[in-house]
Amino acid sequence: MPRATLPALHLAPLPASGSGPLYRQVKRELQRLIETGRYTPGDTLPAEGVIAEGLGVSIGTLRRAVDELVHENVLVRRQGRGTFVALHSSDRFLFQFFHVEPRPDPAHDAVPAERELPQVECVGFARAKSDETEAAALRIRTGEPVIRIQNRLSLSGRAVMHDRIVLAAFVFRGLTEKRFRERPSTIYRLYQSDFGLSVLRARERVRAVHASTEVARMLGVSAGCAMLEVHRVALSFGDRPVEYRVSTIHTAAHDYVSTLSKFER
Amino acid sequence: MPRATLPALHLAPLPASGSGPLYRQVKRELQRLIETGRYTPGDTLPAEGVIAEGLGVSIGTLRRAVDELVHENVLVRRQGRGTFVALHSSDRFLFQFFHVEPRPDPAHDAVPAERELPQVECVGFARAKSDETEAAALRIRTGEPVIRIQNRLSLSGRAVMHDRIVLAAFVFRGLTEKRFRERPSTIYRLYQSDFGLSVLRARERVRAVHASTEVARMLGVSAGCAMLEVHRVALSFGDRPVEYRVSTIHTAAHDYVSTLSKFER
DNA sequence: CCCAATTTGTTCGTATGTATA
DNA sequence: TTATACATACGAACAAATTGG
Repeated sequence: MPRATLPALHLAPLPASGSGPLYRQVKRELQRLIETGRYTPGDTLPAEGVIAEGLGVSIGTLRRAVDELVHENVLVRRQGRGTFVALHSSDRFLFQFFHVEPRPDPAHDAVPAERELPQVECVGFARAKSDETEAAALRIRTGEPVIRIQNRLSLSGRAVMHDRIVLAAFVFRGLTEKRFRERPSTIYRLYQSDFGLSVLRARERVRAVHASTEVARMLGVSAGCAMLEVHRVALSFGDRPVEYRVSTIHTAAHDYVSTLSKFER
Repeated sequence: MPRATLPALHLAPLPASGSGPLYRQVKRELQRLIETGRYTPGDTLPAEGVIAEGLGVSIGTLRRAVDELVHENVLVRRQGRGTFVALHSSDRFLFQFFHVEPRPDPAHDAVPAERELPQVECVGFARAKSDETEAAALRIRTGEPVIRIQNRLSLSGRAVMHDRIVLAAFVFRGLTEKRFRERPSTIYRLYQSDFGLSVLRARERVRAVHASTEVARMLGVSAGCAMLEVHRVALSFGDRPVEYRVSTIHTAAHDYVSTLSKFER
């Protein structure tokens, strides 16, 4: 049976605007096709040979462009199946953005330790006008409507973290507290499935603060306790901001683990 | 003139132990040659064609192996010159491990902001026996001799950070306070030039603490102030631990900036 | 269960471009 | 200028995974 794939080509022989190495031009062209919605998350791309021919480049050149997009989590390749626009629903991706884990016993350094998924409990859902900080993060105008969500996260049954999520209301039109609470999977999966927004990467800034009375009460810590505060802007294709999130973390028995200096092993 | 390159080959046609794709075997072989000191930081590798022939693989296969090592900061390629074992002395690398920057004004989000180099002042240098945590981090036995160094770091003339560096004494044999203070360049550059140790990457764990009276006094903040504490193990080739460092950061006007979710733009 | 078609993964070789000394 | 090195591009052949018949 022929593949269930979109009619494949508006693949002009490549925009004349091209500059730099050919494989970069191809990469930009693929990015453009994704960012403009020509291919959306979950879609199967045409086979390599087809794309290469459609763009008028060799298969090796196309593969190099795809290599880079795979490395940036934009595309996913599966041998024997095809190349897909990334969905980010796998377990691997749950930890792409969840950086908190129990503090290991200093004695056994080598132990990698099984990472645990947090239990999320929604403790607030409200609509409001954005303040200046939120607006700057989401690149909207100050005062534009936003949705503010508060969650309490637990690991091994102990509350360790409070999240305050801010979303542009016009982007998440139709999102209700009920829909949010009853999502079948993760929050970023909800963005994906219900609003077509893929979170590809995030910018995070970390600082230390004293627990507010409100957060202290919610997490069961004493007011004024030293807490970690993580400010995250989640980005989609073309670096479009999707979510602004402020996480407050109780680091008595847990750490924020920085990514391993750019690459993994 | 012929290249100033080491006699080039003990490059057996590849260890029979090989498994997996050929380019991975080549990569492991190159890693082995570096980790065993066959090639040391700053060395020029033989030309691609020479290595490829020596290992009995095509030049494309060799390039793929080198590609990955370049991506992991182990090798550096320069068109027209050659491929080198990484030295990490360039300005770019100063920020590979320095994650603190001024908190931006929320108003201008877009501004990238020039990153500033910290001014480092040594405020302590002592020899001691390692405690359990230090020993685990450096993978030595508890009680083995270590060197403990304390630095105060300033940005724009304001003290914002305190570092406590722990080094295995037998690795840094001959390191004196004078030599440390009078190093011509950065600390990691000193490890490199005087002890042959390249810091390639680091593991970091971040938590919030209250300022100790000692650190509070040194940074001019009130005792009990919420501070960021970063525990870093710096790693060299083969994931060998080189340094254990605990940084205490005053985040009133600065942030710890996490790497951009694995890759850059 | 196996076979055939499809698709990505790996390896090879060659030719040409560009930067450097 | 010339020689050398890495960078880019192309194409071919085969391996490995997947799917459907």
